[in-house]
Amino acid sequence: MKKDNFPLKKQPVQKRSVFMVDAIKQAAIRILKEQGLAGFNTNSVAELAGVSVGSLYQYFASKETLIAEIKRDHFDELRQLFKQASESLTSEKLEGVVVKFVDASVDAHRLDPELHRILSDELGNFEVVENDQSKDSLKNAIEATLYRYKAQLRDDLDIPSAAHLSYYLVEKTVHDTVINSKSPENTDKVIDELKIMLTSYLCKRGVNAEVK
Amino acid sequence: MKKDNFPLKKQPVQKRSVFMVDAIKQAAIRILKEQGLAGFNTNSVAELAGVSVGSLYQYFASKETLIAEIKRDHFDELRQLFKQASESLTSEKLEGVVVKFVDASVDAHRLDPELHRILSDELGNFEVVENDQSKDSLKNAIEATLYRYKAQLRDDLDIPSAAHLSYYLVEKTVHDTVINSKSPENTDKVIDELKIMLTSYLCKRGVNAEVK
Amino acid sequence: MKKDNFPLKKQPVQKRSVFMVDAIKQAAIRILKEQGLAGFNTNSVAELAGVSVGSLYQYFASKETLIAEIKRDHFDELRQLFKQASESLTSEKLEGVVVKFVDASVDAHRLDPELHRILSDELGNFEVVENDQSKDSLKNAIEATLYRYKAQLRDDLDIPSAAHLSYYLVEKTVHDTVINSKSPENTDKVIDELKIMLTSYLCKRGVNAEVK
Amino acid sequence: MKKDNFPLKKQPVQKRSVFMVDAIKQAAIRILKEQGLAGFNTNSVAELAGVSVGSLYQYFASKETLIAEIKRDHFDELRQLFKQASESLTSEKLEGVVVKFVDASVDAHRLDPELHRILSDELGNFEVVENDQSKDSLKNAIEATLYRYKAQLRDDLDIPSAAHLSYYLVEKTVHDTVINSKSPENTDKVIDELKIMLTSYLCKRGVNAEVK
DNA sequence: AATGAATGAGCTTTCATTCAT
DNA sequence: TATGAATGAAAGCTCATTCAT
Repeated sequence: MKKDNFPLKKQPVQKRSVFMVDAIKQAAIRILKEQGLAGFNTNSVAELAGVSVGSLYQYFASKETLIAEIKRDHFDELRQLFKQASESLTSEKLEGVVVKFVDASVDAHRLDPELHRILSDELGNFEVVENDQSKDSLKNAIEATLYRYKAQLRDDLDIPSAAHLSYYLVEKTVHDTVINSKSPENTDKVIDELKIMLTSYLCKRGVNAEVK
Repeated sequence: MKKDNFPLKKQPVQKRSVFMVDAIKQAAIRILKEQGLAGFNTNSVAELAGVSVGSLYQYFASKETLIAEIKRDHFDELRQLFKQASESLTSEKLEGVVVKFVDASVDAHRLDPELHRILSDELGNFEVVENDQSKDSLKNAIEATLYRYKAQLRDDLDIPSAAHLSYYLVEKTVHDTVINSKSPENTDKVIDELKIMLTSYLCKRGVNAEVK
Repeated sequence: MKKDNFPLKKQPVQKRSVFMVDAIKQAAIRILKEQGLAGFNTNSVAELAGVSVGSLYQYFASKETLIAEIKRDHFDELRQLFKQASESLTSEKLEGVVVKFVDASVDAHRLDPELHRILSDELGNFEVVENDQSKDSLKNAIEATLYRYKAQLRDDLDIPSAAHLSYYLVEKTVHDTVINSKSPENTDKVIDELKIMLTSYLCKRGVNAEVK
Repeated sequence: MKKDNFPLKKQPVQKRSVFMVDAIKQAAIRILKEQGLAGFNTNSVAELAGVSVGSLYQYFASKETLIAEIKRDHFDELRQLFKQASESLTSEKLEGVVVKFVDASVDAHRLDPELHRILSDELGNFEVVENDQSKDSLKNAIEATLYRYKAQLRDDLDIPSAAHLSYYLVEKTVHDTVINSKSPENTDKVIDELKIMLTSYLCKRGVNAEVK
């Protein structure tokens, strides 16, 4: 649906340039968050960044490239968080795994909820070419983890479907809960319920009680 | 986040007008689905509708108003489906209720998946003033239903949180599953798992087996 | 080297439109003549035409299309002049034919010398798709005419080469002479010499004397 | 029609500078030939020359100055060729003179036909201030030569007009023939005819046969 | 009421030129 | 002097909206 986007037109080697690229990205993010895709245009971005349009185009081949960069950056951060959560998994009980994954998801969505909203929804099918393992890799990671903890799973569980479902359940519920959250306590409550739901769905016995 | 949108500039009272308004909406929907928000502009809509731009502006105060109308219409339809599902609930078992709700959601998302995708994602925070029962009303209906079937629920269940969670679980999972569905069978499988998940989360005992 | 150019985006049916298209073309021609291709831009053209840019684009798909239109119009006029000269040829002597062709060329280049200069030189390889018989057809017409008057030609004349050469001789000499002419008398003198040159080159005997 | 262009902002006295100026000119010529005036911009030129834009502006006051330099250089070369041809004229017959001049013209146009095309056509009225002997000097040289060979000329020949005409005839015909030449043989044929034409126009008797 | 030609602000992008390093 | 990052005016084109017919 969308086209080209090579990472960067020109690598910013000098400090001044690094600073500029960053200023441009920050401005772009701010406009995206405050005005949505509709209010996003290269002139405003450059102005807000305190930079000339020309400079913007020195580092970003097009408006699309700039957006793609931002999207990639954001999802790279998310992926990072999950990777860390994943690596910190010791041979514990499945319940603990669930908790860690959900918490990682919450943390990820709290990085910048409004930006995340725009990037996943408004720009949901704006394709970023690159190393786009993000979504799939996460789903795959979940599937792999489920296989690893197979012994603790309900016997009749169809693991691929369960992975798919768990992924959407967590991703979407956390996403909307964090974004539309009215109060932090409320969010916490829903997140806790989410953990219970997942656990009761996946685990052999209703060992839900210990989750919290 | 967005501005004006009074329901209708002028109520189309004459038959011909009703026809025009409809033609415009149909054309708008088609363009939205085929070209996304990016390809959507009042001139094309009018042309596709076989109507002059002037006429479009006779019935829709602005581009935004037209989109708002479409969004409202679509979500009204969805709500309608749920209302029917809700009303057809007889004093059955909770499992049956869950199945009915999920199926209603699937039906709703199958009304026009691509349109739904654009309206909920691309135009996700495009606000429609509306008699806003839609989202909340659905969540409220779920909550009310849960209270009605309290006896069959897990004792320690926090009903408001459960309603919220159930709503997001169903809405988002079904949405993404229907929209990104690769094969119908696959979709069915995931939907079945969804029912099991919900049931195992809500119900006193793991009576999941009977769900299908 | 250049791309698309469909005649007109939209046929100007109403009088107002015809007027507009014409005003735009006139303005475009004036700018082309006064500022050359370098100073030619759609905003200026529209402004000079007393019309909005939008209107310009309503009738001309692009800057290029507008230029192509003008080029086509101009060369159509030229072709017309030659056609008339061609048709007025009675079975006279070759000298008379030469005179008529050269005069037609002079008239053609006098239609709008500066415009002609820009269209043939600066925009020389800006390709106009359409019925581009202009150049070739003229050369072919000359060749055909030479065959018709073969009896009066020098015996050893290679007609295709002679046609090619005559074409360039007349076209280029007249072109430059008219455009760079310092005084009308001077131009006339050169044109007369040109007729003599052509005649003495083509004709069996040096009957050049009668040319004037 | 165009503005400023002082010969050189600064005389490149040091060896390295001479080298730079040359590199820039070569790059400019290459771009002009490969991409035409449209693709010509100082940034690309500098890059292709392996030099910074800043340096380009150290030696050329503006884009126009650079083009002017190139144009002057090219026409200086042409003039040189003619000067040599002119000087090599011994007291021969007029026919030989004609042949030498035409051949010199052909050689001149073959120096760099594509560059020549752009400089004379696309940049035809791009004015170079120059010590302008170029065009006129050539025409004057022809006129002088004709006076020198007056005895062999047709009695009724108006020498100034004949010089003017001969100049255009040769210049334009050769130019177009060399540039649009489809095959070398074809070009040679036309060039031969050109010599015949000129000779039969200028000389007392139709001694065309000996030309080749 | 309906039409659709006309408008022009606004957006993306380019490129000649400058100037801090 | 050389560099090349930065500038910003300017150009091509679109499209929401108006208004004369």
